Amino acid sequence: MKADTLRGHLDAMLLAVLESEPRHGYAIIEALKERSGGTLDVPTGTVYPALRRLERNGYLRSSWSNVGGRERRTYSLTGSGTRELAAQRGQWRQTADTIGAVLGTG
Amino acid sequence: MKADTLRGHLDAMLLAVLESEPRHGYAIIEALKERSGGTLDVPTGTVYPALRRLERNGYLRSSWSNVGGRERRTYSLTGSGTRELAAQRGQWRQTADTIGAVLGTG
DNA sequence: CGAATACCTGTAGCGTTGCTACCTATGAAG
DNA sequence: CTTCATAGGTAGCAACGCTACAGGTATTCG
Repeated sequence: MKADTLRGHLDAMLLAVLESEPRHGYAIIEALKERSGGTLDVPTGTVYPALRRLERNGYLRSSWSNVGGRERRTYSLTGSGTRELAAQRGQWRQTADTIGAVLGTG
Repeated sequence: MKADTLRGHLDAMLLAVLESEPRHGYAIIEALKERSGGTLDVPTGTVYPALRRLERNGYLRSSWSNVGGRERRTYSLTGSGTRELAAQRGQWRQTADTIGAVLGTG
């Protein structure tokens, strides 16, 4: 996967991964890898700042927990985050349609 | 269409629009509008610099012409540009699949 | 026991790129 | 003579994903 192709859609993916259950950063990266069939390997330097951003915007809420001597910050969706996810899904669909139409599905 | 959603895919769209025939900048904007069913209205401040960038990278070639007293710079695909378009189409397909998979098509 | 690997979180700084805002100019229509 | 469609362009900004770096614990393997 080439760099930057996710531009503007990473937030949606992060929210989507947290929809079913709360997860910590590392687990989120793993989940993205799994859901994408291995093609997605988003670096920590991308994910952690993005999560903080989403929390700052009120879409996520986080709490620390200690699991087996390791510190984890677990994120979960807020109500606002759930709504945002729905909105972003819609936007993605429109974007995909539009770009697809212009590129010509062939 | 929200700002920046095209990030990283505009180049592909510009190349795609020039695939069938050479066009000048203004006509390219019109073509994008038409192909997208009216949803795309890319500002000139986005398109003109992008075209120059693509030319600098060797994907496009341009020439001036005077039509009805108006100066036009007409762009056409180079061989390299055609190959690039094919590559970008493939990348788009993969990106769309991946994001779709993560978001869960529902 | 020591080393490597997985697990886990983060920051600093960079480069790309689409956007807004602005400027110039001609031809046609009203 | 003003307004609109046509046509091209620049300057500067903000957002964001990336690389590179930094620090730490637990497990596994030789």
